[in-house]
Amino acid sequence: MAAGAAQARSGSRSRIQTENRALITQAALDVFSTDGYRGATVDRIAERAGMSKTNLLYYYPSKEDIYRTVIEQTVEDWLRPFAQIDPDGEPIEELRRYITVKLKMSETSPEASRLFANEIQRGAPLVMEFLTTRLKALVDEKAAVIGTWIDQGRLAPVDPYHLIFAIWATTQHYADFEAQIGALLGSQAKGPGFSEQASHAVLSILLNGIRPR
Amino acid sequence: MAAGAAQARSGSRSRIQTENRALITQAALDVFSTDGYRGATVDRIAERAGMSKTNLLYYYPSKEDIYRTVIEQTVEDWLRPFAQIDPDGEPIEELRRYITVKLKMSETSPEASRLFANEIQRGAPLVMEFLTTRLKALVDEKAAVIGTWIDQGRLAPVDPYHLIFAIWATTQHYADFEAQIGALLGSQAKGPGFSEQASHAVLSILLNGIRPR
DNA sequence: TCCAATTTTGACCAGTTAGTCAAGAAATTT
DNA sequence: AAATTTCTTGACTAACTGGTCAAAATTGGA
Repeated sequence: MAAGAAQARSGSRSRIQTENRALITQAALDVFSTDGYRGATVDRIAERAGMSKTNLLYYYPSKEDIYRTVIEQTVEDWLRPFAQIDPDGEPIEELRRYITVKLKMSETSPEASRLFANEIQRGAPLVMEFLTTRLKALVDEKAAVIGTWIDQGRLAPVDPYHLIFAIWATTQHYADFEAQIGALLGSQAKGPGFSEQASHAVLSILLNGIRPR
Repeated sequence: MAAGAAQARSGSRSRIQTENRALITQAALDVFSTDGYRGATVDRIAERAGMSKTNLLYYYPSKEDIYRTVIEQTVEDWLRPFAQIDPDGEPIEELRRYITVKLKMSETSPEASRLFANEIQRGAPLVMEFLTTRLKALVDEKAAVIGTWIDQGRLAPVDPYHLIFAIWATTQHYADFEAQIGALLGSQAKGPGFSEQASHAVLSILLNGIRPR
């Protein structure tokens, strides 16, 4: 019996399947994140994955299919630390931890951040449903948590939604605008202590603000 | 005498020239900002500008030429308010004004913001030189100003460069991630009071932080 | 009005791209 | 080792893309 194209939906994955799918998604992440969906070419992804385009299309039947896979993976990774914000934790400590994790993610996988940013900038054609359902539910939930913290006087009174946006914005900026930051800071941005420096500054600004105390 | 293609570099511009060039750059801004450089097609830009592709290419001889024009214009607009930060002004007031202007820009021309973001995310192939020369000089200058303010105790002690990044990140987020914000806030994000609400929240977070006082 | 310059267009071309197909190579099972 | 399944590839196609060209339509000044 001829197995469906690369065991499409079946759970069983051979060693080769697993390896090649990983190679492809990694390559796709690189290419999509710099060239965008339309700008990326299947040929280029295949080349970077070290195989022929035909072979790549054996594993993922279409360009959109690869993109979908990669972006879904990205979204999952992106969501996890946000979901872990603990309503029973110390507010400042919880947010400090979340900000730190997000900054770390921007440092270790800027491509994923850029891929997501790109998708949103295009009007989120693929993840719009995710945004309005799962993400919205989660954001509403966490915004309520932040609201409670504010009511308890454990956090300054700011709109919880905009606070979430501010955290996302500042942390992802280091991935999405990496080229600009590198150009403006020169060698400093590549040095070893940079991420600690950035982390310290971002935390200081978001937690304490810039008004002198 | 046959005039060079659409008076290429000559200063003289007929009424038709002026009108059509404006139509083209506006259309190009829309298309480039959503589809990216490679994803955008000359045909699509022409269609949106309401003319044939051939005619568009009469005014701008190549796709790259249009892109260059649009992005240079964008960069100029983007730089102006930053350059206006006054070393002799009241620090908090100066930064408040700058943040407010940038938020307004995100609201009135989100396409320009997305176009620039897109260019940077691609590794800034076209504006890299601008970043490392003119922009770097200006940022160094303003960072020094902020440093002085901090030394005078008129601003909390934060790294000036990262402060600038934080301001850029938070303000542009409202343009670049418009789709996400709309999806998460629903009707609220389209309402009339929204930009004031966003502005208030961003200013509150950046100026005062989220730690309760 | 008449004429030259400007503006606009359809037909066309060469290069690129996503995806197909049939056949060969490699791995796995029997 | 033979048979079968899985994996890989080169050759190909149809659609699309950036750009050219020559000719037609329009504009504006004399």
